[in-house]
Amino acid sequence: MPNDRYEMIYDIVCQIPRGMVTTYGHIAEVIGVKSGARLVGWALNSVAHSARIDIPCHRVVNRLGELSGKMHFETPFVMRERLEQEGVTFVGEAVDLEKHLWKPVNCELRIANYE
DNA sequence: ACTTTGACTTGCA
DNA sequence: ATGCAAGCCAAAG
Repeated sequence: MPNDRYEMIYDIVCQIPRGMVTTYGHIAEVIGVKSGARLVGWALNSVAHSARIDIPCHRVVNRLGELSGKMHFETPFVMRERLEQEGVTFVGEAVDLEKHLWKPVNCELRIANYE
């Protein structure tokens, strides 16, 4: 079957708890394309263009915690403001990943890695 | 159909 | 520490 990577990406992003963030790389890893972080960005871009506000794409940051996609929002400020509203703390221009990094967990993947 | 680029990440120089 | 190149998938020109 064709890889519905976008569906998976959307699903994962929707699962990000409030006040948490994740990175493109982690999402990509969960959906199977370990080095396909770009694809995640593309998916979110499509989402943004399709007005899929259901998906909290503002909780997805790059591996440094920087809001790489902030400029793709209505305004470059709304992203950070939303995160701050949810209780996310920032260190300079980046999210405090030490406190708010959420690792997406695929059920099947969890079974595979289960010890 | 081929080339270029993009909200990324990693590695080597 | 900074900079360039490669790798990955999909979409647009």
